[in-house]
Amino acid sequence: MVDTLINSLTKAGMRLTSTRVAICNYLAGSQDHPTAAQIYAALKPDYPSLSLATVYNTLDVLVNAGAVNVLGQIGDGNVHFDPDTHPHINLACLKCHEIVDFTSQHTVEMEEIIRKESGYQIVGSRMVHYGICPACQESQNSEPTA
Amino acid sequence: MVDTLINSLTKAGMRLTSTRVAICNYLAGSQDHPTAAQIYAALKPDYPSLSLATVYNTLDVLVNAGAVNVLGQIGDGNVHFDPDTHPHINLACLKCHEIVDFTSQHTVEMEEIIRKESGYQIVGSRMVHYGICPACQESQNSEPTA
DNA sequence: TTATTTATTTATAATCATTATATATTTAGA
DNA sequence: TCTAAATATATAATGATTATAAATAAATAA
Repeated sequence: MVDTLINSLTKAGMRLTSTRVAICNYLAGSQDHPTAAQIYAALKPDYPSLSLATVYNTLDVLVNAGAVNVLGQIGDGNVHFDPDTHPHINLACLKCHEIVDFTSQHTVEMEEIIRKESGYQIVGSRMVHYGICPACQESQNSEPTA
Repeated sequence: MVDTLINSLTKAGMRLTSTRVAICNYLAGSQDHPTAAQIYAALKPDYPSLSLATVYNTLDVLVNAGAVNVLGQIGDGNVHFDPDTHPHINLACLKCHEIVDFTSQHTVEMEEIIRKESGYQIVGSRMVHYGICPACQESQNSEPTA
């Protein structure tokens, strides 16, 4: 998992600097869909000299290499990234801003079809369905109507 | 098509003002994936008093009603919207920033499965694969290597 | 190892899409 | 028409992202 990310950097001809490796490690370790700011905040304690620009730059390289997907915003004003590039749908809650994965055989087959038939040189994908998660639907019902 | 959009506004309890209707008409008429700025620029000549804020506000209402999908950015720094909410994949080119639709039976079935099985109250989706389109791959080959 | 070159990081400033706010306008209904 | 509420406008503010220049680190050669 980390290997995949690090391989992408070397294949792209990038040097394996400590910060880049740290960012790869963070991405590989998280089952999350982090934002640039989240990654920065998480690594800053261990890498006090880390700059937010470096996080953006490294993410950019990884995204262009196809090792990380950009999911975009989910109502919270922050672009979320997905280190899991296996075909799957991301279910994003517009209320609590949680993102969970959803997979079916269709996802996998569709990915194949697109790569085979579209003629596009696919770099990455952004498969998101947004709405209200079950938990937030609950709390919606229990709250008084405005 | 326009009806769907306008219905969404009325169902959401919004008044049918001339600018809102104009934006709906533009969205319905375009086979495109416009940005807020594009819509503003297109309507400004006919609606000189139109404000960019109104475009954003109206889009926001339509998105929350599920009548328009937010595709996000595709490398051009602008959020693109999709008035076509039928299940389909959007193929975005990172070079020319064109977006074309791609449909297969899997898309339709997956949509159903998600709505049935996820437990989410789905508002909209953002099904994008980004990469290099056939035409830009061509021009890449014919250009001298940097 | 040291010098040299190049890539990278950092720190900071700049950009610009988007959002918020206050005022003006429009709409719906009495 | 008049009144109240909703909406649009104009503008300012916000804040994520990008660009820039200087500092640092890595790779290579001597």
